[in-house]
Amino acid sequence: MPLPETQIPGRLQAYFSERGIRITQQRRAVLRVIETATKHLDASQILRKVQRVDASVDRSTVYRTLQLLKRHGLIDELDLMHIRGEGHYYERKMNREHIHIACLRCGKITEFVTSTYDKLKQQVEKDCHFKILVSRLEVGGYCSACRQ
Amino acid sequence: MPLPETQIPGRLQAYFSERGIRITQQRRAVLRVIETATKHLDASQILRKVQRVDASVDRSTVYRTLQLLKRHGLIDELDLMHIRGEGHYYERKMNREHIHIACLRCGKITEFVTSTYDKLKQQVEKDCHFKILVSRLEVGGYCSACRQ
DNA sequence: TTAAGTGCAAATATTTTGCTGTCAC
DNA sequence: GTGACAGCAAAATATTTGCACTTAA
Repeated sequence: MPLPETQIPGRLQAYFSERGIRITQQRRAVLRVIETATKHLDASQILRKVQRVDASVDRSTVYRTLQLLKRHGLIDELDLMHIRGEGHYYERKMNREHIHIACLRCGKITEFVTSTYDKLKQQVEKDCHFKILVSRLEVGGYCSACRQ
Repeated sequence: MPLPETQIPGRLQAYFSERGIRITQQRRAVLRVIETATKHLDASQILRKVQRVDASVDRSTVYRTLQLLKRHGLIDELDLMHIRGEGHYYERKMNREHIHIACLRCGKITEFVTSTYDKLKQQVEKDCHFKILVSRLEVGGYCSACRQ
């Protein structure tokens, strides 16, 4: 299952074409923003970035595209411990799922990959007879710089 | 499936007294509802249950009390994979943290305790030099009854 | 007594939806 | 050409806040 971690621009759009999902200018812009993001973005931030390319794109189009991506399991929805606000953050689903670690003081978000997480999910599937489609582990606390 | 440890009614109120946090009738009612809950409740459900005891309690009081409890680390805030709605669910913090497993088809929520989760958190603390105060692992997929 | 808490109403934040016109295929 | 999609405006949902009154300690 695991593929390289690197972002391949255009991969979301390729997925859409393969499945016969219509690609509009607006969707293309949203996909591009998500694919090229260097940090976790919420719906408003995605909208703002999309509007820099096409100012006429509406907020509801962003939400509708996010729903579509969620339904197809192409993005993950995060809370990031609600570091600021009650909304959600989005990121392209990576081949290797990672933990999100949020410093409650400085707000820094760290991503952490470990096989222990994979093992834990396998254990849940086995012990609970459960087929995992999506999982989310978020941790809040103090980073090394803030804990002193 | 392992259930959470037994609820000790009055423990939240005891915590408040010890810390000199004022206990009002309204807070007492909210604490009692949370302590005696048998399933995960959102703010509206808590309000409804509280109002069965004291109909004059306002929604904002519930939210303010939830904030207070969160700040003191006495409750956990959950999304439960947004099985219904965008709001949050709350539960008393247990000594042993557990995983929340949500069936995306039937909506059933299962709780699961395993030492692998504890180990994973220890590993994060060690490898990331991070002091964990709160953590949340939610899993979505299909339960054994729904996967066929 | 008095600082903290409450209800109320209104504001804010976030997400969804109905409808009409437009565009990708 | 046509069905899916977009923009717009409004609604729905979720949470917070300012203020005057009340109450626990």
